[in-house]
Amino acid sequence: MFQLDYRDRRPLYEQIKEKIKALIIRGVLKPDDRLPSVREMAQSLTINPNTIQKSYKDLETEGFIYSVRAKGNFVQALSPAMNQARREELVLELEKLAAEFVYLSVPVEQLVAVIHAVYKKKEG
Amino acid sequence: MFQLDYRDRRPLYEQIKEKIKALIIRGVLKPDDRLPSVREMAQSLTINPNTIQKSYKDLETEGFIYSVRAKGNFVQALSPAMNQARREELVLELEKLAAEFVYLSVPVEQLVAVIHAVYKKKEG
DNA sequence: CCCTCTGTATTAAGCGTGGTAGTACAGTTA
DNA sequence: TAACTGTACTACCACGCTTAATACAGAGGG
Repeated sequence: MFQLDYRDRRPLYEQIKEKIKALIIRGVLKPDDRLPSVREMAQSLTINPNTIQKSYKDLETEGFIYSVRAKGNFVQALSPAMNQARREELVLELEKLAAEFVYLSVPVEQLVAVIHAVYKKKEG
Repeated sequence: MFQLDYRDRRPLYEQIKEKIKALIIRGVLKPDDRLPSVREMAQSLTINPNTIQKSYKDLETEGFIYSVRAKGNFVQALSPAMNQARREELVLELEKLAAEFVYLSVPVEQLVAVIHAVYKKKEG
C-alpha cells in the first residue's frame, strides 16, 4: 500500500496517518472502502500492530475513517461540520504559506498557476 | 517579544523557531537586527537557556540568522541559493494544501482570493 | 458449534528526545 | 578587570514512541 521512511524523524504512526489521509484526499480510497486490518498492515510494514491501531484511532477521531467491531476500518464519507473546521485550518495554513512566498519575492502569478494546475489535474 | 503556548504539544524550541521565523518573514525583524541574547530570552520566557540556544542554532543552520561570538545572534539577509531550495519546498507544500482544498470542494476562486489578500497586505 | 478473523484493551519494558540544571571556556567591550 | 556575549558538555528526569505479549468481544464461515 505504501512504505515507511525511517530517515523521517516523525513518529511512525504520524507517517501512517499522513499516507492514509493522502490516499483518501487523492480519491484512491473512497467512502466505505475497507482499510487493511490492523494486523495485516502491521505485518506488511513489519511494525507492531499497536502502532497501526494508534494511527487508525487517530484517523477515526479526526473523522477520516470509522471502525466496525470484527469487520474492519472504513473510509468515512465527508461530513459538513468536520469540513468547515478543517477548511478554516487550511485557510490559516495557506495564509502562512503565502506570507513566506511574499517574503521570498515569488510573484503571485506563480502561486496561482500552481493551484490551477492542481485543480485541473483533479478534474481531468 | 512573544509568548509560549504550553498547551501546544510541540517542543518549546520548535515554537520559538517558528515565532522568530514569522517575525523575520513579516519583516518585523530585518537583516542584521540583533535578537535577544540566549540568556535574556531564556529569562523572559522563564525557560532554560539551552532550549533557546537550540532554537538559535537550528535557525542558523536553516539560514535565517547568523551568530557572532560574544556579540549576539542577528537576522541573516536573504541568500539566493537558500531561497531556491526553500521555494521548492514551499511549492510542494502548496500543492498538498491545494489538493486538500479540492477534496473539500472549495472553489479555486476562494484560494486565489486568500492569496491576493496576503499579497496586497504586504504591499500596502 | 467451533474456528478464525476482526477491533480493542492492558501492562510492561526499552529507548530516544525534550527540557532543566549546573558548570565551564572563549571572545568582546566598556 | 568586570560583565556581557556565544558555545560546549555532563548529568538527570519526564515523557512519548514503539515493541511485546496477552486477553477479550463480536462477526462470519465451515
